[in-house]
Amino acid sequence: MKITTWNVNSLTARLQHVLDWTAANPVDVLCLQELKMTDDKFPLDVLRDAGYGHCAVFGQKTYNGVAIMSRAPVRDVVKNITGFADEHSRVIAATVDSPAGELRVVNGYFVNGQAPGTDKFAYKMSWLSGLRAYLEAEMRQHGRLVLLGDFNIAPEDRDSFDPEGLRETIHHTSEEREHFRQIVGLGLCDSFRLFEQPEKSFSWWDYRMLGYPKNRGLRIDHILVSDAVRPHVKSCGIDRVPRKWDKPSDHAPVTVELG
DNA sequence: ATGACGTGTCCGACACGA
Repeated sequence: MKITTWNVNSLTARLQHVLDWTAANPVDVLCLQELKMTDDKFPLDVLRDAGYGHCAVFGQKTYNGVAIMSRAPVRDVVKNITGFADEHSRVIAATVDSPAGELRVVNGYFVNGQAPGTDKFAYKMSWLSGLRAYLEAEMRQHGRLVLLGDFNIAPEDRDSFDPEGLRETIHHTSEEREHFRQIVGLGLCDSFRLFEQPEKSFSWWDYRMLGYPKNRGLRIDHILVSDAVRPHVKSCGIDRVPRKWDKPSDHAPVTVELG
C-alpha cells in the first residue's frame, strides 16, 4: 500500500499534473495541500474516474485547503485541529484500511511563519502546540497513525541546501526544529530517514533564481509513522519527476510504502 | 536587493508563499 503527500500549489492549476502523476503512480492514498479552492470546486467526478472514489475535502478560497484522496473508503473524517480554533483549512484526518490494519491518516498544511519575530511566526508556534496536543489524543485513540504533509520545517541541517547561510531563518529556526522533535517524541518517526537516501534530498525548490536546476531546495514535506506502523514501512522516497514538468508545483510528491 | 516566480483575486496591484 502506498500513501503520498503532495503540496500542489492550487489544484485548479495542477489538476492535470495530479491526473498524469497518479496514472503513472497509482498510489492508494494521495494527500494534497494548498488546494486553494472551496469544497464545491473540488473535482470529485474527475478524480473518481481516475480511481479515487473516496475523497475527504477541507477547502478554502484562495489559500490553504487540504484533501485525502483514496481508492478505498475512508471513515471518521475530522477537519482542523480539535481544540484549536483556526481560521484556516490546514488539517484533515481520516481512517483507512492498511496491511497493518486500521490506519489513521492525518494530513496537514503547516503554517509557513514568514520570519521569526512576526505575528505569523507566533501563529506558527501556537499552531504547532495545538497540533501536538491534538496528536497526543489521536495517538491514544489510534495506535497506527501516519502524520504527513507540508510541515514547513527543515528538521535538520542536511534537509537544507544552505544550512549555514539560512541558520535561524524561517524553516530552520531552533523553535521550529524543537516542535518537530516534540512531535516525533510522541512516538513517531521520519519514514524518509529509515532508509539510505541521496545527499541533498529535497522536496521543495524556489521558483525563483533557478532553484530547481541548481538544487537549491529544502526537505519540508514529511511522512511520520507511529511506532506500530514503523515495522511495516517498506520504502519512502521523493519523486522529482513532476517538478521538471511544465508549470510545476514548487513541491515534489513524497511517498511511503507499507507492507 | 523588503528582489526574483507563481497563483488567486479582481483588473493593476497586491497578498502570500518558503
